[in-house]
Amino acid sequence: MAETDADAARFEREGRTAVVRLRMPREGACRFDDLVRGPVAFDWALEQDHVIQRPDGSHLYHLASAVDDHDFGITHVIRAVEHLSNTPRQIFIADGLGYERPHYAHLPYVAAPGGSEKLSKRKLGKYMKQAEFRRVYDHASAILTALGEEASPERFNPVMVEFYRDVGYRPEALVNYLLLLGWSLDDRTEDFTREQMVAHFSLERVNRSAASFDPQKLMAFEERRMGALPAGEKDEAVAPFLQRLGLLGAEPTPEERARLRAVVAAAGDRIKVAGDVVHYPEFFQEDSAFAYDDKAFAKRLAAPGAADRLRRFRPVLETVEPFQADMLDAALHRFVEAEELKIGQVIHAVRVAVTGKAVGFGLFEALEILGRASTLARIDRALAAAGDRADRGES
RNA sequence: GUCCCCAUCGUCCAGAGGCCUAGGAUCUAGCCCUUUCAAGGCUAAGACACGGGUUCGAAUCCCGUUGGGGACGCCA
Repeated sequence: MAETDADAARFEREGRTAVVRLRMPREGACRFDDLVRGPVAFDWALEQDHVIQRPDGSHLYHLASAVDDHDFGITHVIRAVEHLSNTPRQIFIADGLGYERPHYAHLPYVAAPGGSEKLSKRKLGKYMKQAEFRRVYDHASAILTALGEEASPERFNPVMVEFYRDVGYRPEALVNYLLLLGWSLDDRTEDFTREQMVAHFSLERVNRSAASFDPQKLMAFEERRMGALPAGEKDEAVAPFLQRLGLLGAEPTPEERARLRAVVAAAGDRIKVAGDVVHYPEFFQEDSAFAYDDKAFAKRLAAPGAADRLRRFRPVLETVEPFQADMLDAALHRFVEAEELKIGQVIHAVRVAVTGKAVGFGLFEALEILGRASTLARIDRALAAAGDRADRGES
């Protein structure tokens, strides 16, 4: 800025163009009542003469926002504390233009996991070093990987809402968690519907201190929400993930719907976010197509005697009638008693044979869902594979 | 550097002078249940930053210290 007329003349000769600055008050203070922070005062003397228009004629944020807020009839300006120090100049502009002042509410910023620094998407690397944060990222990343997508931290960042949407967190869980970050109704109410949030929320009860983001607590809200979801809605939430894997038709047939319903019910609370279904593809794949987990196969089927016990148990499965979880359960117990075996000596082999995995939901529910024909076909495939591996000296 | 803000379990909140031997949630640990993995049940551990005031009485009010953070653009 030109300090003297001589400077101004020289600048003009040099072809420099001018900006428009707003002359601010030199003394006194700007006072206003912030809905969350109470009475606030800023000395005018500390304020710069802010630029409000560039040489090209375009206007800057402070002017634009004051005018926009007025034009849009904004009554409450609710934003993060970072903007608190911007308020006096915006008030000055609004007052100067003869606008009615809006109410202001400055919310605390959200702090980084385990810290008090402002949460920033650029500091992901730092947050990743923290075990709990890492766990949430890894869980989501596994889902994305199963979907055949790459989980790059730039795009897939737990600091951004898209992250949670992409892996199937319930929106209401995220909103509920965020609601309680810096606000509470009382000392125990945790779960709110949208209607209750609207009815109870008040800026007066918003905290003045920053709250740090705890991804594990978010997960706790998510689990509760998912657990409370009616079966039909849970199926709907989960379906798109299977469709992306090509395991479910765009317009599921009645049979597909029934299978989906059964798997989701059996998986129960193991499906914490909708995307967790990707861990149960074997129920939607051909008997000859699903994959075996190598470790599980080696431990449960290739181990000495395992295949033999499975072979002896097979006839039992041929005759159980009806082919239902409780009947299967009873049949296995009778079998192990007669053979003087422990239940674990058979059950794990069956699980790996029909699902390919060492872990999963209740085995008898799994068998019922697959049905007799698939169960037997899968056991035969597993026995053949175990034989092959034994022939190749892999047992 | 200049201005400003914040301060209760690891984390998120409750607490607006006596209801506090500080409550809930989450996390952690142990036990129970159990075919795996989850879940569930029970129990436990865990905090008023420090120092001065004010008061019969302070987590709550005041002052200071310490600590943590934010804002300082011809960005939004």
